[in-house]
Amino acid sequence: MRTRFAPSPTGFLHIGNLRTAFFAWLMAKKTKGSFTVRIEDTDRAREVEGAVESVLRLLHWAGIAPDEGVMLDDAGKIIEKGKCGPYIQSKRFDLYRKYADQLLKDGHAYRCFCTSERLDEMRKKQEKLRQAPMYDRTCLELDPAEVEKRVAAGEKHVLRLKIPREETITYEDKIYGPMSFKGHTVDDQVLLKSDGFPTYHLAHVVDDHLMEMDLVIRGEEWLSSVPKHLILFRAFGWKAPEYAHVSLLLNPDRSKLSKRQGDVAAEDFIKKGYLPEALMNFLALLGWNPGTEQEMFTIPELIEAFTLERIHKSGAVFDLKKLEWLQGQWMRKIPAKDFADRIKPLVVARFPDAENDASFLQKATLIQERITFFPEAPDMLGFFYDDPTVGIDLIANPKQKVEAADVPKILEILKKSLESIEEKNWIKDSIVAALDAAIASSGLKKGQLLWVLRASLTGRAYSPGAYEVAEILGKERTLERLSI
RNA sequence: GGCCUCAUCGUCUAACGGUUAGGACACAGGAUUCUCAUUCCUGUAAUCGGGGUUCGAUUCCCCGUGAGGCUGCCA
Repeated sequence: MRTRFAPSPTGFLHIGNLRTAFFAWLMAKKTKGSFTVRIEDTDRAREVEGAVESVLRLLHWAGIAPDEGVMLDDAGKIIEKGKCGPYIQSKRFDLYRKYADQLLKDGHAYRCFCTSERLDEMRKKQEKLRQAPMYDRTCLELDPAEVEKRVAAGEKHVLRLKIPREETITYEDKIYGPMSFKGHTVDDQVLLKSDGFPTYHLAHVVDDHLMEMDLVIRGEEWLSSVPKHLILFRAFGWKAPEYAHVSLLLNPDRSKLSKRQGDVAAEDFIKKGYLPEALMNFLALLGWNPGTEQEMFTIPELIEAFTLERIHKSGAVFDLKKLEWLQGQWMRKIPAKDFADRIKPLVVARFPDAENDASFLQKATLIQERITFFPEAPDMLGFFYDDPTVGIDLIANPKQKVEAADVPKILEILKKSLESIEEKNWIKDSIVAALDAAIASSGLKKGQLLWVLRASLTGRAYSPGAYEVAEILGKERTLERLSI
């Protein structure tokens, strides 16, 4: 199956569009087909510099790079690949003109000379009369000879689609099911703007036909435009693709997901440190479910399980809490070595000593299940590299039954006990054994002793365990930190 | 206003006429534990309202209500 994603380069990639692209990609992969990216840059006024590259980089990051169309090569340069090019609409200008002429010739479209001012007035009047604002077909009544004359004189005009108003257009959406629209409620859409560029509607029909798309997956906002597209396909004598309209993502107040209420740019999630595995897993589960109770999915598992039939019709609220949970789950799944490699540069940036640290992997492992995002790592590991400042208010902790007055005594017991371990035997097992003995002979509670140990070694209210930290710190540094 | 669409715990969702309405996140409590986190157990919590159809409706139909989309020479 051939599917596509067709962003317009007007800014950042909306997270909802990433999800739509993902669904299209999944369908292509599931059917061993191909996923095409086409750039819809027919609105020159809204174009944003660098937007194409950033969208493409995101797709690559997300693991859903295109097979065909506009993509990034190994060097990160924008290229086009495939037999149906060009894949950038501004380069297809002549093509749209050609097909528009055909429509005009066959009587499916007509020229319209109305100015925006007249159209505005017309709409205002219609609104006042509580009518649906629609083009009143003034220019459809024009005498052909007059049309010719005005065209020859170079008068600005657009091309409009002539909707058969008496007809009812029906089709079956892959997600919404049977749909039907009455012709008289559909407006005579502008196909070609006065600058000669096509509107989305013409471009979509021409491109998706020429690019041989089997399935068009796009946002729900296009649902009411389907009749226009179907009429166009028929006017050209082409077979329309199947359509699957995907519901929108929502803010917590159920309005359309917007910038005002949080992050909507896919880029923001990368910046925050989300794993592509977590984000894509989460996105897949918004509005879609596998029909089983599985919550975590790898991309290959998603390809296997995904079906359009199980996509929800209603919009889904974007719930960050669940995304975070998924993020934590995926963080813990990373192989220890990879995890260490990922956080190392971040830790080194704050603590240069980490660069040649032989026990870095061991340290990293201790925090893997304690952090949700990579950037938390330096904080969690800082005490290994810089001696912590430890206050008595941290060590004395009522919950652990440690009184300030007892602290010197407990520190003495700890020191004495740990000093007895030979340097070469400084491993966790010996530390546990020595401390167990100290607990038994001192009559202190395990918590009293270990809280003081851990707090002294780390300077933190929470951290990896006392035994592990002591082991990695080594005998000498452990005793040093107990001596303050 | 018109057209189209949608509606199960706070959130994401399962149940395609018969279930004590299930799971996950979040929340609360507990267990493990030297802290935090992880892990495990338990709990609170939902079928928008009203009519039908049916022996029986979350499920099918109608009417409301609420929400969303479209209504641009934007996509």
